[in-house]
Amino acid sequence: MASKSPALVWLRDDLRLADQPALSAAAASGRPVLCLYLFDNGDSAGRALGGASRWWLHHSLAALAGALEKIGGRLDILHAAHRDLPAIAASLDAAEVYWTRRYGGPEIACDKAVKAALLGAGIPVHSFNGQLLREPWEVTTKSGGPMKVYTPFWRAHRALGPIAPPLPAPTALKAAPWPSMAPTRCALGDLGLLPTAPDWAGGLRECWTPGEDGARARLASFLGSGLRGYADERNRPDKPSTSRLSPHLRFGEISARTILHAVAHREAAASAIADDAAKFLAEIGWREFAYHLLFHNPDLATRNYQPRFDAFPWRTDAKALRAWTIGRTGYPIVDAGMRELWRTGFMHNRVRMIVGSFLVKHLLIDWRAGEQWFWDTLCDADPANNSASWQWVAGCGADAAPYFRVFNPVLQGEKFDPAGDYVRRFVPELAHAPAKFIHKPWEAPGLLARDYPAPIVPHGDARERALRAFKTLGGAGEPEA
DNA sequence: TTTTGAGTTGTTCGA
DNA sequence: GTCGAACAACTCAAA
Repeated sequence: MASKSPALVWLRDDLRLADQPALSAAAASGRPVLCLYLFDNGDSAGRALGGASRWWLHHSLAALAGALEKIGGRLDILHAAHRDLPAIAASLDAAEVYWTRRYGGPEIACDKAVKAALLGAGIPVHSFNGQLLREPWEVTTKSGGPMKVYTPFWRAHRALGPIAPPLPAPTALKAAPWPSMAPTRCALGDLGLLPTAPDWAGGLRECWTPGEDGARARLASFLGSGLRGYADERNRPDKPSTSRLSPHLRFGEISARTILHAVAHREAAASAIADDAAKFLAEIGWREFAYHLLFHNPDLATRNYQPRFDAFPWRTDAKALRAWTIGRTGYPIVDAGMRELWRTGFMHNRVRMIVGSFLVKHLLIDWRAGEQWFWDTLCDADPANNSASWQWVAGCGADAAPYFRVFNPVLQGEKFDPAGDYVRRFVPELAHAPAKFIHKPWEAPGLLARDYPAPIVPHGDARERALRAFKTLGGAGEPEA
């Protein structure tokens, strides 16, 4: 009997084998399987991938290719537009197509069009939720509308009942041959995802192991030593107290469901960490909320969630923006965060709030400039979390910070990096500053290193200016003209 | 329909 | 040093 037509698994942001419903379903179909990644540099998402994301993607794809080979599968890569998937599927003689759903506006539109074309060509499509605990539309108010406040959202989310346990990874795949008539495949290296001149990825290589194995190792390490005490220590950038799973989640190297069940299992064995587990899972809840907001607001990355912010008097200040991006604002906690970002492709969550507040409130620079910088430099930048968090910091988002909340970078530094270890790690100019002055070196005459800048804006003046500017917006309930 | 309680992450001031 | 109040009223979500 002639060999069966293959099942095509179209991989996107779900680069894993375990708890991979699309892959598992394809494997269970009894057909030979083709695992296909189409590289379009973010075109189908309406936005080019950032540099750090490109670096991560390269290594994630390499890891996935290796993992697939171990079970008899193969990863095939094409440099092609996502909208060409129907033609590609036809050239591969695919009998069915499987994929994991995605939730950005352009992605949904793309997948809808692709699905319609495939169905039109008689090729069935099977799509799955592999990315979130629940679909963004499942959580609604009693009257059926989208939620706009985090706490009721997460309460309602949990009230929908238990989350199904994760699926095991397939143990064996039968890879279909690549037909000679199909488009020519692309070697991973030919995608040009790695930086060359210069190679700025040294810090990333030191910090991260992209791929499913790296994700599982990170989770195991967090469950072993980070989860206990998480509720208290998660705000301390000087300590290794957070999970650092976000880039792995971004590329779907591990599922939220896997994390949820692993934490619950650990909690069952040690009830003393119930508070820690709840706090940590609430962060997973924020991710769910961000995707909920994105689904209901497709232009979350570019449009103020609260329209009254459209009138906000943002400043244009290229010099200040540059000082912020390179970590030379003169505020040590801000500069340490921005340099951590540049060097490692990551920033501690507490510090993200501090640098975000600084850009938006001290410098009065549009949050979208910060969002774009994070998009380019964060390994974990995704269309939901990055946008929702920036809007939250700026005060224009859902359930946002009140306008009068202006982080004082000195107090924040002293509170959350009390010995200054975090600052010293990333700001070598201050390596020998005493703890008493590490967050305000300008107060120690003679100490201020000749190569560390004075504050680009005085905190008190900047705070007053921000309060005045934000007050011009008036109440949210201002009737429309 | 109206009412009611609640709402991630802070700072400053004055007692 | 520590504490409570003020900051500004708003919207959300459910009863």
